[in-house]
Amino acid sequence: MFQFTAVEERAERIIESAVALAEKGGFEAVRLRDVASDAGVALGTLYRHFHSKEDLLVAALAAEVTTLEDYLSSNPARGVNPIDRVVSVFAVATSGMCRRPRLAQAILKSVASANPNLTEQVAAFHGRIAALTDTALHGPETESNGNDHSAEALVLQQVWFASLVGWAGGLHDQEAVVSKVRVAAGFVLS
Amino acid sequence: MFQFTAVEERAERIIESAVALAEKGGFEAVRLRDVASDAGVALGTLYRHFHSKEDLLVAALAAEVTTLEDYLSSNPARGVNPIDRVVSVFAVATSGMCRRPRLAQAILKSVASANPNLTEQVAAFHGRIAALTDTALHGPETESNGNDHSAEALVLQQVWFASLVGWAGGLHDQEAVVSKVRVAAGFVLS
DNA sequence: CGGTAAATTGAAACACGTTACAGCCGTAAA
DNA sequence: TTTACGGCTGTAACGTGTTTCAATTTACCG
Repeated sequence: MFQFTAVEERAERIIESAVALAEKGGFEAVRLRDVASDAGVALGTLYRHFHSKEDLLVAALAAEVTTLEDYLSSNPARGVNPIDRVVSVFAVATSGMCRRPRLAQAILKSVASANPNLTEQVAAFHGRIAALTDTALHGPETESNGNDHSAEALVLQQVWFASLVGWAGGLHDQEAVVSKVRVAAGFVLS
Repeated sequence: MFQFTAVEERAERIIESAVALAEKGGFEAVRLRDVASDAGVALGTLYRHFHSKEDLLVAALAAEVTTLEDYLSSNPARGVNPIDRVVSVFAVATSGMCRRPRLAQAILKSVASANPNLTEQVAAFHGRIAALTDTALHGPETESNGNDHSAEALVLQQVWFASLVGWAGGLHDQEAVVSKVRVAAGFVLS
């Protein structure tokens, strides 16, 4: 019988174990032997579901984005000003990342690892963030099924991503991430 | 006697060997045992000069930025339009990276690795790029010795960096990197 | 020249991502 | 029930980043 759950229960347990380890010790603490044993799974099984450590952490990111989408769907950005709305979306997303700094560092390192095997998942991540941004800008009625996002959304997303990577590398703090997005939003939405 | 060369001759040979290996096979091909033997140096010596593989590749980036600075100093961006000037600077920088894709991938992975030991060097890199951008925008007379760069320059730099990381990950091609910077420049310099 | 401190060497060892594989188990078909 | 098959387990092995260290070389000072 087919399983119609989004991800198999086993894969989900693996992701949860990886997240728990990453929260405590970041990228290096996610030792795949530990992940497997914490999830009650053999190492070979982990590698059957995820091609690499980075693949696993990017899958964890996908789960995080889902909860972000759910939150924003229940609590859409308020405000008459598009700038306020879009900045508040990025503020929520940033706060979600910075709440668990070590997990965020591990995930960002994986996303930015330039691994060609992750292109599809990384593109999907960017697409989902751009969709959230477009919703904040133009409202949910502008349904874009594909990857046609507004130039404004793409620019803001790039600024946000680069700032997050900078934050993960210790260049600046969480507040600066949101501040940089706000500055960019001021330029883009004039 | 003190050596007043920017980097010691030994360290320079190590960087050159790492660059040669990275050009051929990217990040994974930079096996530090190979780097050391190619440079005619023991592994311990390599680790005396560079704390990690990423540290070494970020040092290679610093050398690349120096040649970019030299080029732009001899060939400053022409054009009466600030947008044209700043886009051409990023086009030159992008082309310099994309000319050796595997080296660029290795370097970008290192820069984006969120390693707290590299904060200083990564900040220096961003500062030098921002300085080049500001020179293209406002001319070389605006000498900013410190890290006070225009908000426009910082936004464009973030867009450029995020696009480069996307290019390294296979999300889009070299032309798209410059295109994204051009779009952002249109927004920022209105 | 002799002496001292720092740098270098060569090699061993460790940790962890990753791969490979032999045996087991559960399911489904016959 | 028997058979076949696909996933899971446990474990061993390999490669490479990183650390460590004793012995050696180099550079410099008196």
